[in-house]
Amino acid sequence: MVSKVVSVRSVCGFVLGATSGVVALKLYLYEEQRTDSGSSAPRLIERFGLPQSGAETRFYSNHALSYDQALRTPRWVAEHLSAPGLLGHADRKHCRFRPDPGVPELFTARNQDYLRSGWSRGHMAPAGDNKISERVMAETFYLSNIVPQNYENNAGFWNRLEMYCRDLTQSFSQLWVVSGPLLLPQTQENGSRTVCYQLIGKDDVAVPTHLYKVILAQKDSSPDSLALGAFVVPNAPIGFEHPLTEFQVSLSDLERMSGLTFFPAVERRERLKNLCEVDSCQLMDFKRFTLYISGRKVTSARSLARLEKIVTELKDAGVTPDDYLSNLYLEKKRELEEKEEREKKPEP
DNA sequence: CGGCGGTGAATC
DNA sequence: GATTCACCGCCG
Repeated sequence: MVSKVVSVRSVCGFVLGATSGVVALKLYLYEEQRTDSGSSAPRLIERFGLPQSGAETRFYSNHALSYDQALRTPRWVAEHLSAPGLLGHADRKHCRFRPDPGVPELFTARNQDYLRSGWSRGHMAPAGDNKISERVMAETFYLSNIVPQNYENNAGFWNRLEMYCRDLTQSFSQLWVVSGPLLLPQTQENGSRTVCYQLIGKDDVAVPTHLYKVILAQKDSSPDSLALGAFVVPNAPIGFEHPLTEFQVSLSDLERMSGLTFFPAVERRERLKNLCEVDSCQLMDFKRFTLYISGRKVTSARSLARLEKIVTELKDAGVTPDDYLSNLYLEKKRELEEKEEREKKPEP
């Protein structure tokens, strides 16, 4: 067993509990510039420009985001979902993770940062929401849309949450979804509130402690048909025994945690319904999820040995195939038997 | 669906 | 000869 020493970098800081009083001081050194209300000389203070954060909204074919140049992750990623918009057959196998060409080199994350880091590259705008075309899907593989995410969380709970969002398009005509990372404080032994997070790779990409997702769902055109759910999920494995509702938070709580205001153009926020009261907020359970994953594997199987292994693993998991999977299996088996028979024969 | 890593050809 | 990339098999 070869083990490698890996230095773990992290950032810790203190969150102050009380805000000190701020005395507002106004300096009228250049009062005359203010009085002619904007149309004249630029303010001297911005003579050489003021700092830029690169947080401006970036628009892509099927998502929009604000990037955090310090953390090398998005702050938020927004999508619009509808049933027809989810159609298509684009395949993620033809896409590759890559730095966002629109992000300055100095601030971008790179694949090397993630490789062997212990963290997976987690989409915020999911590839699965962009099956409409591979050109569109490819943009979601820009690292501006990616955060370091726990493997099991990414493939499991978060994956099921994304599936639930797609399912919602069957009962709501339109959805607006915002997803992103959070760096939440923990209470230390001495009682102090401290933010602590790992950095990975040469580019010091920040590993979030949590991920959030806000779902705004619209039934029809009436303004009363809006429902909203906000969720904060630890960036860690989460088993099937935990329902989604366990991670639901109020929108204002999430806004305080993230420093963001979500859906500011919603007119009467107090009339928003709770998504989890209007809908089930139930993710796929273990059996359904396992059957679904097995179905994907059967479809992509390329040998009879592989096919049999899928069946064995399913049995070991204690899951009985349903009719759909059984038929899928039989069709694939016949196809592979033909193929392997052909390959046995030498060239004519 | 969500990912990873190994391999060998292509590339400079 | 080192790096990059497409393809493939694998796992949850």
